[in-house]
Amino acid sequence: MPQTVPKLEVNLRCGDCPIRHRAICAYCDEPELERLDDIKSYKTYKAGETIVWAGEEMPLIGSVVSGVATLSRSLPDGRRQMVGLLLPSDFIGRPGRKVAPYDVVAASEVMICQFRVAKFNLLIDDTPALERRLLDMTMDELDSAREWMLLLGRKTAREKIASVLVIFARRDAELQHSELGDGLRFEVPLTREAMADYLGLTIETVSRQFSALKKSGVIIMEDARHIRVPDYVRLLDEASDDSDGGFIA
Amino acid sequence: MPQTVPKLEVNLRCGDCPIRHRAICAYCDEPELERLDDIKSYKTYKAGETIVWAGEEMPLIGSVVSGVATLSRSLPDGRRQMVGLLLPSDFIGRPGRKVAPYDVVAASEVMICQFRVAKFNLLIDDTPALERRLLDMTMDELDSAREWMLLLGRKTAREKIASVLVIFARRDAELQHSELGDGLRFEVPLTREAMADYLGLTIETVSRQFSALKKSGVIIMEDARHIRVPDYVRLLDEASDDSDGGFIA
DNA sequence: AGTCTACTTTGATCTCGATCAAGGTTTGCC
DNA sequence: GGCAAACCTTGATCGAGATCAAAGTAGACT
Repeated sequence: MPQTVPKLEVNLRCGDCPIRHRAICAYCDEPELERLDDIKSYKTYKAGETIVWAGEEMPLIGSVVSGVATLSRSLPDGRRQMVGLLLPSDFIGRPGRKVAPYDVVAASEVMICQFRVAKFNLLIDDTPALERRLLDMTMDELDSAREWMLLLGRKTAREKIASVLVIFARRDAELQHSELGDGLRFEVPLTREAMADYLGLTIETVSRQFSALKKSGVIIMEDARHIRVPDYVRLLDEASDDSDGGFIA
Repeated sequence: MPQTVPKLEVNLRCGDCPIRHRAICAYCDEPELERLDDIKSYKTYKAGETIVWAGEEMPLIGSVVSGVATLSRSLPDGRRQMVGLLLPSDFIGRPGRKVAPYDVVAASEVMICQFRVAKFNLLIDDTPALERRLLDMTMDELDSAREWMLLLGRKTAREKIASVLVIFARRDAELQHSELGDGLRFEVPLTREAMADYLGLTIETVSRQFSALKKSGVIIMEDARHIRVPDYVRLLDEASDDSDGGFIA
């Protein structure tokens, strides 16, 4: 279970970034924030655009400001597995790394706050607080990756779909500053194909399980991209998910 | 692809630890090694013994000196997925964490070099080099976890078995300071059940795929726990594995 | 040595999700 | 509006791996 940053400490902003810049600025003192400000720039990518190609030089380090990006790896014959989902405030890149190990692809229009690599590495070297923050974030990511391993290895297709819906629901609630609970409505920010890659399924199975959950009354599909959940606990239950992200029924 | 510590920098020892204590001591200066020495102790666990229970208090922080331990998570109904394999020099625990998110189980007799939690946390706070080392290690682990996600989501049973054999071969070569190559022989340090949990398979499928690889001549089984590989490249090929860990054919 | 227990292998059958194949729907562009 | 391209759904069938069942094997203890 990822240990999340206490809400109060999340509110620091990285200069004028339009998000709560949890990623790297929490715990930073003002001087460091200023130095970050000096070396950062924004860039947006269109949906479907590949931001970084696996195996090529890692051109950036930074974090997602808005939109959804994906990390994925492929086998030589083309089979593809998504290995991470990057939501607003998530960090991209690794200090000191030269070659990107994954494709980074924009799943929607994505804005990234990026730092110049060399300068960011320098900044890290003399900012232990920043390094500590990166360590905490990386450990949270490791926990998420391991949670996902449980899903990939042992959950049924139906449970996988329910699990990913819970993730989307939580993301949406956080974005809207709304509460999780019965009757919630949220956007599905990935195509069926991207979900299939995330869940280790085929696109047809994803589609069929959406239909099955609809028929069972667990979800109401306004359209392919918008879901309503009459009974949130029911959805959690379908996901066989322990870690409820702090939701109390 | 995990960035590994350059070989030369790995040779520092944590005091009198009987392993190359890559885990946390590389990059440490002498004074820090001494402070680590002061707060460490050794403990051994029998094969099958649970070292830490998921959900309970995390009693230790440290690293594996010898043997093999496993990290695993379970679903409420008992389905189980291994989420990490701890080999000698791998690190256990997370600075600042109170509750263990996974079961840690000894797969063989395991010796652990453990540090008193409170003191280790203090040491980290004023040793940036140690923190940096932990960050690098955690990022390597994250890369491994993601590599494993590709295996769990997209590889066939046969590829999964070949992949895990490659891991065991590499571990054995490192332990014996021998070279990877044709004719190598190594130990399988997990039961069929543990491998099944690691690979997201059943024990019967694991057994059958061992038999199938034997029949194809990819491996020669001396007994259930000892494997000989006539053609290492063939095994790598069966694993559909890109990352060859630096092996040059 | 003999027995127990844990581990492994093999066989028969079933099932969930993949694959193959059409249609249907939405979006954007002319 | 009409068309094209991308995306989504549904149906029919297949097959890899799960499940159920039964032997075989190897340590460990007496």
